[in-house]
Amino acid sequence: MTALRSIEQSLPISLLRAREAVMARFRPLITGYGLTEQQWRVIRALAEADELSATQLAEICCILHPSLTRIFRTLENKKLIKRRRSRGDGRVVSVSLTEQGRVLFEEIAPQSEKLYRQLEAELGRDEIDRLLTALNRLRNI
Amino acid sequence: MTALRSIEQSLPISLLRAREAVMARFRPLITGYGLTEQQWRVIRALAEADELSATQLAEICCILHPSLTRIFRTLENKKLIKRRRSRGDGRVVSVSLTEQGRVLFEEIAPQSEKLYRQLEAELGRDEIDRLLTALNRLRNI
DNA sequence: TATTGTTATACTCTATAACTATA
DNA sequence: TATAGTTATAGAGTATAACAATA
Repeated sequence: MTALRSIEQSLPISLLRAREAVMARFRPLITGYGLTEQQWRVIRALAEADELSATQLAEICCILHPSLTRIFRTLENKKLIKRRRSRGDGRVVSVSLTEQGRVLFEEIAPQSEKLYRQLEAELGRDEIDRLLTALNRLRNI
Repeated sequence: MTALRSIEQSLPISLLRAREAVMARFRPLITGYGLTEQQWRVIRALAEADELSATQLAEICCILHPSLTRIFRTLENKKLIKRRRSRGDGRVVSVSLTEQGRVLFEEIAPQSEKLYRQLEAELGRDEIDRLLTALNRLRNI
């Protein structure tokens, strides 16, 4: 008898539920600015790295290439990002924030950070650090 | 200056990536049986609880009501679940697995459990237990 | 009146394959 | 030939509001 473990003990489902609980706090902020979660991940990655290729963004943001292409188009229409061909390799698209995109990021970031701080206050900094370490280890299995 | 923490330190993104890494192992099994992740969560919850209302399933599986209604229809067409009105409360729909649904679950479950065991062997049972505890705590914040 | 579930609607993402351009 | 990105296409989930039936 090899019964499946209970849902409480399922890693994928526990990860999903935990993420939902956390996102319930951040989602209103993001959607309030007319952004989807995925679009915000892209903006945030670009704010941190200045310039990334589509392949790098797909890896960092956990978004498939065709979805990314559409997100690029949407964010480009909103004038939040810009695309250009890489000088070194003509196949590569180099994506970066526009000035307007940077301004939007700077407006949202401190509010997001405030929500993180509240979370830390409730769960404890150590608990969150341990969790992040475990999650990043899991990511590289 | 309240700069946003790095992506590596972002709980929502770390949760997402960790989940992706884990699901990369389980997804082929589930899709190989023509099921989506969400459909499998519903089947699995029903296998564990025998009978659940739509509201209970929405809570357990992290799926919104309108999505659930469509999933019910799909799984009903495949004759994997059955719906009936609750005797006690006529508003409530009581969902359960059909015999065929149970058979499918019993076929997938041991293969899923085998993948879990591989994960445990790589990460360590204690590490996973600690992670599950932390995730379930996070869920209830 | 409140609750349970369904329907309607619009949007977005997922996933796979095929295609274009460049290396 | 291989790689980077786009396009095409089908399918599914997300999210909100409105609705029907029941309590």
